[in-house]
Amino acid sequence: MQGEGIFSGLTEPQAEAVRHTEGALLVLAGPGSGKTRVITRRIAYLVECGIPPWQILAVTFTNKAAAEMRERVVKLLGSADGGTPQKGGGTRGLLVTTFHALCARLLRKYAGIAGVPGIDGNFVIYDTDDQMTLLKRAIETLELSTTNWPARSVLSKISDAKNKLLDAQAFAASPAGGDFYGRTLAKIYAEYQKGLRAADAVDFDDLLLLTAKMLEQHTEVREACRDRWHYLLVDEYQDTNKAQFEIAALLAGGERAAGGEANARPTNICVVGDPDQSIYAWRGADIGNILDFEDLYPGSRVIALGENFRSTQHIIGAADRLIRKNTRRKHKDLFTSNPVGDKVEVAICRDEHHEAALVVDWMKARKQDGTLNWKDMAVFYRTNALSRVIEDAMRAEAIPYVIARGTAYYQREEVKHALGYLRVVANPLDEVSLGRVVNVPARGIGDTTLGKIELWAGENGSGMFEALRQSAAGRGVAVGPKAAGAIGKFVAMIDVWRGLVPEGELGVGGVKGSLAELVEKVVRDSGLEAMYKAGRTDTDEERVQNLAELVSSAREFEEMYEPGSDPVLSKEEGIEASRHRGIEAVGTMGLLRAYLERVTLVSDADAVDPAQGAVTLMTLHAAKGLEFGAVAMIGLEEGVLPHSRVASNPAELEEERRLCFVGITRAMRRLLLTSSRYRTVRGITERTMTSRFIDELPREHVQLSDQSAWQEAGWDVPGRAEGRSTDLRPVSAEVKGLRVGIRVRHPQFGIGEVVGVTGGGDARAQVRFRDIGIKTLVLAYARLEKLD
DNA sequence: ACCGGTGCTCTCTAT
DNA sequence: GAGCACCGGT
Repeated sequence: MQGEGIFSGLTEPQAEAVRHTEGALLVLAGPGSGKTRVITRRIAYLVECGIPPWQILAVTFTNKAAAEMRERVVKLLGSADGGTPQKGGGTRGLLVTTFHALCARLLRKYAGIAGVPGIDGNFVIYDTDDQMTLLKRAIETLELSTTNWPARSVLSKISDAKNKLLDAQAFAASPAGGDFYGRTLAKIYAEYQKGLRAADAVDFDDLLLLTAKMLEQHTEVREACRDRWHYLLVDEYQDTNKAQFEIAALLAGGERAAGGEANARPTNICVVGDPDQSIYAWRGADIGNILDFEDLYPGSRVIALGENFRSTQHIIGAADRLIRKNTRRKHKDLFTSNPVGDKVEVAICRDEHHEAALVVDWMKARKQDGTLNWKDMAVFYRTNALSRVIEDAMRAEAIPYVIARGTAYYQREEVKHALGYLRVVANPLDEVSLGRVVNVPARGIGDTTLGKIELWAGENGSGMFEALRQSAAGRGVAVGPKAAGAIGKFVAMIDVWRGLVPEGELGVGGVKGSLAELVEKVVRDSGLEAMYKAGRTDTDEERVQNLAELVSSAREFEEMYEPGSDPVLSKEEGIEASRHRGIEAVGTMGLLRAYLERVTLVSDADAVDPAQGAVTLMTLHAAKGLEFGAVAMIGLEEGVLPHSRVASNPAELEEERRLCFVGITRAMRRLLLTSSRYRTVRGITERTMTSRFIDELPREHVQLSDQSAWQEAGWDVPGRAEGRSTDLRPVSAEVKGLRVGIRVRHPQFGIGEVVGVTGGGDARAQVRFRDIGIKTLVLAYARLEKLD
């Protein structure tokens, strides 16, 4: 009886992967091959075999993937529990979480014991904005120019280093830190780290780097982890970077070919992934991790899941041919026994507006088929900037849509301010947050005053908050009486809030709603709410709404914060961790910290909720792991996909191709690829070239849309299309009084003189501008204003 | 101290 | 086309 449900409906390779529980296992899971099914069944199987769930750790990249996996395992084991529907079913202690949340948890639990330099268990996590602020400060401290050392690119260099497990010292000693540029970078890196530690903060990359180092250097922590988790599963393994690779390897223990001591127990590591879907090399992911898995774990088993259960034959055929162009991969045949289906449609559009209209029409047609609902459709694009025109078109046609940008809400100004206050409450050392909120709304603590206090703080080796407190009390640096009063009020306000959340009191089961109450109090007493209420614009009103929403989100978090439900810190774990710190239970402060952590670690992909009955708009990166009945991919142009920044680099070009592959393979039944002849980027309209990826698609699986504005030889076009295309060509602006010698104004290029005109289908004018010389402009797009 | 305007830069993907 | 730094007025 046991196990019957677990293996039902599985193909032989799938069942084999489920059954293989001991030793290292690599599952090469092509798109739509039932990967999640295999993973969840495998976990359920382990439990049914008698492995205690708390010995199993599954790691993913997004909260959503983790939540889905957990849910499906609970469902599987819930019924297998034999009618004892006790809370959590047979999954008590099972940990399914993301890399970042796992690291945060391990660091909070062990950083104190392991003596990880500079941080304790209460650290805050800095997001990209916070990183930039801190980094700019570091660059200024070193008296370097932010023009020569743009924070954006310096940050990416530091991030690269961290992902390769190079801390500031190691970076300085590495070849990259050798020349002048490298030495300066190393100095900035070190200064930046100093800032992070002073603020008791870690950035996203630190979470991974510090955890890897901690596991590597502290035997007792490593052993504690190995004692706890005997079965490790890593999803999307092709996207792991060096730090994540090390963490997985250190947790797995056992015998590895490179760099690890033998462990008493076998290496029960199971990694699942697909090299063809590796799309995160730019943030350090190393496709070699999956390609070389077998070498690193001798005796490992490899199971390839190539059969696709998601898409039609035409879609799979197109995807398979495209990805074969790549050289750095592990070949596996993609095949499906699904119906042939419709051919992949390609549409060449005039411009992005035509493209958007075409996509909207196409989706309306799918809806009218009666087979697909809005929620079954999605639009993918390479860059977020491309979503705008689509959004406008959707709004104009009243089609419900959602953008998968989970982080957008938390990046709004008002929300960032409110969270800034909360972070100062949780951690007064957090100087980035302190700096953000100290004078918002304006309360008379201006730059001059802050400058003085900062100087004093530096000289006296005190933190900013402490310096403010001293100043208000008349013991710090002298400031004007007005400023001193304002500072005093600010410090007192924070102190009151902190007093509301005494460490270690008010447990989860204690005062209900205390976190939400705190958030509400902060929003109100800080004056944030009043500030936006005083505004008259729609934006201000929206901001008040958003602040109210933040209170609700805190309440929601608080209510769902039940034992085992939180991947970051379950109740048992919280108590366990508290014991190390000598605290009885997770207080409201702990709850606040968990909430702030949660809020920082949300991902865009987490926001995808098909229940909403709306078309989903998202980047190709966010689309991985999802599927839709109908998919439209826009902007298949050279410079967009593949992106212009990778044009010359073969390895990066392959990644762009994989990105295209990921997009195509999300589609179950219908797929539309569009390319635009003209596209306006940063206000400049330019002629484009159709993406090479379209040319690489096999003609037998592809047809040109009859809505296409341009037709090309060699394309299979369905009937009735002849002549249609010309109707859609741009309406000529005529040579509307434009002739050589006339002066015109262009919104970007300024004033220029017409030096040539071409009439016909797409009337153009050559205009000489003072600064940039002669430009050929298509009159239908150029918005030229006649001056004479 | 604060606020609004201008002019400049730099454009991807994201936990 | 947006976000940021700088500047000048209130």
